[in-house]
Amino acid sequence: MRRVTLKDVAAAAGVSATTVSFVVNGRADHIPESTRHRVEQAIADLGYVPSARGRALASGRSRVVVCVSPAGPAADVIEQFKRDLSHSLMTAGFTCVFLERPSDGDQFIQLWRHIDPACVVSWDALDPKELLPLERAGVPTVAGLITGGTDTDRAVDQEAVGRAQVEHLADLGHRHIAYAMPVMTREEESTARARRSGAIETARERGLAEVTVSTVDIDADQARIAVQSWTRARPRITAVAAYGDVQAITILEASRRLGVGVPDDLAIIGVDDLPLGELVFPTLSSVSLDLHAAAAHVAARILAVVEPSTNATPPMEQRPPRVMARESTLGADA
Amino acid sequence: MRRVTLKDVAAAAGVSATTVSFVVNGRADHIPESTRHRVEQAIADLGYVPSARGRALASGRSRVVVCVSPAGPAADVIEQFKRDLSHSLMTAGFTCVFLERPSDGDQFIQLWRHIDPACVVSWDALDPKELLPLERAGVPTVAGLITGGTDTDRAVDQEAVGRAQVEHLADLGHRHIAYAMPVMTREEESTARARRSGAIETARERGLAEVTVSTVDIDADQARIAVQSWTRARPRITAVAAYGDVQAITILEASRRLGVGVPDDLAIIGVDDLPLGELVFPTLSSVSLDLHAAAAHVAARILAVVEPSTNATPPMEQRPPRVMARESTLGADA
DNA sequence: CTGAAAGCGCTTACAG
DNA sequence: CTGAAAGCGCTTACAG
Repeated sequence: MRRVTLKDVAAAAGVSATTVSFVVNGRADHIPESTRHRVEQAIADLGYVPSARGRALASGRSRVVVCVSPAGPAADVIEQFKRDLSHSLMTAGFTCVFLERPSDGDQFIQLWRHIDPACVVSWDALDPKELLPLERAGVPTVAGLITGGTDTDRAVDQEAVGRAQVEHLADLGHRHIAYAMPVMTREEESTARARRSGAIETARERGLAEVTVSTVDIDADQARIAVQSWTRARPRITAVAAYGDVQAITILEASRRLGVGVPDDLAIIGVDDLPLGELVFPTLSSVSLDLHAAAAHVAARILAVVEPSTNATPPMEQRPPRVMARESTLGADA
Repeated sequence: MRRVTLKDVAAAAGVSATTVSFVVNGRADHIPESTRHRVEQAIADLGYVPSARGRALASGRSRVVVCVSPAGPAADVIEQFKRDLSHSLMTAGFTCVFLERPSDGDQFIQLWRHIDPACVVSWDALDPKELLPLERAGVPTVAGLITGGTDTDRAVDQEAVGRAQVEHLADLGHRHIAYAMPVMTREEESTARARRSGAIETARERGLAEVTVSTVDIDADQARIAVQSWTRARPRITAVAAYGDVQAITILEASRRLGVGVPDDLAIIGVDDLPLGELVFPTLSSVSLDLHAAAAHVAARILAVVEPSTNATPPMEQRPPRVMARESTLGADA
């Protein structure tokens, strides 16, 4: 059974393909009600579904936004970000799809043999080799949302995350702070670097001791060793800012097993504001990222890049990350 | 600057478009080395990137597999599944993209106005209204991977998950078991139903008391109330199978706060085998799903549906879920 | 208000 | 071994 085409509809409705096209695309202002109705009837009768490829080829523009997902660990905030972005873009008449960044750079380039984006969005920066085929195909990009992008592209200020952690700890009187980063993928590394330097810089500004940077993987043994090294250090480390909540919880559990009191012996603050953070004991202080605002900004930025004539580049205004202070820094009576 | 087309390459190389097409598509067996080389040179010189839309329209086939992501909470295993699937499909010459299922069914239908899949893959079953436009456009589907699909489509046996939990608890001598499900999204519900009935049925088969089904949200207060109700019940509930690890950890923390010993007073087993489960105290017993095998199966199934002539439908063989027994059911000396 | 026609960038029988 | 030509399903000036 052959696919139903525009032509079939035109024939059935007794009009030209041009007219059908106008009706399908909602540009039927100048088409009399009766004609339009006839066309719509034919569409329904035949079960006509327009061909996205025919349309893309003829119109010369794609309506698919391709987002290259980061390879980091799963996170609810990221999923929510994706939903927000998809929704905004759909409202604007685009379909937003996500794809896993292939480990191999050559494979990344192969992607565009089959899919044809209006715009490519990337969490990470894209390197020149990856960018080239897109430029040549005339596909605009919005890259480096999380890190490495231009100021207009960047949607999350990762340095501010590290800053917020140290500000909070400094406000509570801590002067000897450690920054704990897990072992991570290439993608996460740039994020971690930015958070860490925010932490280090803030400690400097506040006149605290130099931040002790420790690599502590998400692993009970490593966490135990790290906690021991912090509590034995002279001067003693009294607070730790962790890269993320999962790592913070690992450290929290290790402290409990070692009999190191949290927060009295060691205050702990993570990042992500995972639901789990409110369930552990003591509850975990964390930094909450405003990805709703980030998604809105990214959507606006994409539209500006795809349809520069109708959409201005949005101003970059991001709410600073918010500290969710809980027991692991404030104590149990908080 | 106009886009470089096949024609441009043909002109530059002094051959016909036909020849260029053959070279680009690697069907250049019958083209002499010298000609092929000239074409490749021209492609490189001009920076030619083939147009996916032109190709799709002319060839009559798309090479894009669209997966509709579930709306559930983020999970590393799912991300890994996506990567596995993407990789297999890319190897087979397809690009795999994921999209967020719009909350609105009508919007779901709008998706295909812009994108043109070779196949649509869905975690959940697709309802007839959603299926219709795809059928009409001749797009095959593989749906109900997690639940609700046909036997060939289903990639994860959720009932077996519930079974495995109860088998494990029964083996340890528990006879009064509760099944804890969180409040959840529509998507998760069918999964939960399947797991739960696996649990209930197994309890029956093993001659245990009827399973007590409790709805316990991921919330410290609710978990506390649930733990109290289980320990106060007569006969006493001695073990709980939780829908997932996050919920299990919530229950575990509540037990700790209440002074309910785990596993002596209450054994707990989750699902997902989250890394965090090894970090909490006591470490959490869990059920590990084999999504690697599932991804391979889904990939094979997709290929069978997209290219039935060259790919046979793969046999459905799934490794049963594996119980990761840890302290929360075995005790500390395990 | 409506339609014939050109064209988007490719692929693929088919003829030579 | 190579190419002219038709055609995939649409959109969009343009002419009437």
